[in-house]
Amino acid sequence: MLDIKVLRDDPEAVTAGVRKKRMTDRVAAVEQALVLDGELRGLIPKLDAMRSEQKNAGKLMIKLAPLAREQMLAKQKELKQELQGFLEREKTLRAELDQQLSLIPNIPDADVPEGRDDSENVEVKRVGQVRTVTFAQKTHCEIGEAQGWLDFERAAAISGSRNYLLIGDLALLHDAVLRYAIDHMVRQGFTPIDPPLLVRDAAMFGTGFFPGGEEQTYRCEKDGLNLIGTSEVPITSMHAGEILLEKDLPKKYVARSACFRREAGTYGKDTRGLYRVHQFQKVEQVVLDVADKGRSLEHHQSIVANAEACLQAFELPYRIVAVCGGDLGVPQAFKYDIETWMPSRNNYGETHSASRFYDYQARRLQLRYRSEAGKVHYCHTLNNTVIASPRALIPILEYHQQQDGTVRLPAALVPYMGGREVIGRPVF
RNA sequence: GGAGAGGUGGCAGAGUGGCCGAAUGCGUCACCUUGCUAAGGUGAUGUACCGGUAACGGUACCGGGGGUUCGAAUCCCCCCCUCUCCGCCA
Repeated sequence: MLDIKVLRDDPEAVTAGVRKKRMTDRVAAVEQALVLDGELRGLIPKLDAMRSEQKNAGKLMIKLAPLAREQMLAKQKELKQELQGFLEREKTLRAELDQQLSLIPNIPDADVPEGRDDSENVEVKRVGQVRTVTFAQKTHCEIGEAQGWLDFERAAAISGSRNYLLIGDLALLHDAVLRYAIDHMVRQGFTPIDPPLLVRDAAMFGTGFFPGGEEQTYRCEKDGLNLIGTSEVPITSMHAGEILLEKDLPKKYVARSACFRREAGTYGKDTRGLYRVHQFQKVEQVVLDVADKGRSLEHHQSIVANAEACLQAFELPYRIVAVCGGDLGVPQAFKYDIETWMPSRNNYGETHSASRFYDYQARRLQLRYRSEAGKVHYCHTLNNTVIASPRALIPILEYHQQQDGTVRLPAALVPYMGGREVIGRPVF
């Protein structure tokens, strides 16, 4: 949610932001919100005055003689009628204003690149030279299926397309990668959390996924609950409605969870393999801190660095892109994607997404803190992937494959795989 | 799933129709007193919105929403949450 004051003071900037995000269908919400806000602000002083009168009259009445009391009662009934009309108008105005306001996306930062979609994201950093090999590299599907590690057919029979079975050493590797990521984050001082996977609408709304993301979300209608697409949702919502103390900030959390995505509208895209699946495991980092842009920027750098450290430990080449306006979601002010080299794509593929929101999510969540000076402010929130698997297994299998189909493990993962430096048997 | 109890300020806890934004206690903060410490005294101590440069004034909020009433923390209805007992179950 944007601060209504920002909207009043500089509607052009808000509209420009909506356009930069290429959400032209939401431009009208800005104008609508301003109109509704204007009417509401006209209404409130009248309402307050009437209620004040009603209150005072009520207090007076108990002291009156029965006759005068009767007269006053009649007068008060009239006032009540009138007041009811105003109250109803106020209620609808507030509801409509909230609805319009919730449609208005966060304003993208000035340094967000212009652009329509992910093809216009701007590379800001490239790490690791992609090694060249003399043999024909296999895809992770080819390796996995030849090794008996992957079974898409049976998975599809059980659960439909975009599902997978990880078997044997690949199941272990999947867990090893996640476990490494958790341990790394705990060393960075993050508090590990195992969050609920089913959340109320309020959490989806508060983090900015609703309205808009309903089609991407598995929903348990009977219970009014939603399966999370990322643990950002429960973790960022953890302190919703609270007023934290500045001395307790920043809050740094790391969560491992299953994530569920319907992937509606992606038919025909990345249909093979582990890249785009309905369910996966993700280690996610979330930071809540004071409302200070400089601090947010520092956190953003450091959560990106945390993810980079994992990729470096896994000895994988990657690059970082600044996500352009058109590829940015509703709540983000700025987003870096980290893309890891995937030989089967002969390209980098998105493996991480690091966002900063300033107070946009915090406003929706009523997530606040009391400053040392005693004032209450909305927090700033940020989050980033640490590792998402099995997607992360794609570069690991493909980049560390050897000619015979075995896979060399990066040193960091060896202790997590029972000391083995290579997994698989010669199959090619 | 069945039966019952309950949700009030940072916490504890009173309040069952107007004098209640809410007693009292604890905690916290400021000042005072006592040479330190302990103790004591005085005052302050929620959030949001509206008006005002400000001091300040007004309004709303007692889990959430609706209703009854001139007037609701208090009465009625629905929902959410917590606890106890029974059943079922990983």
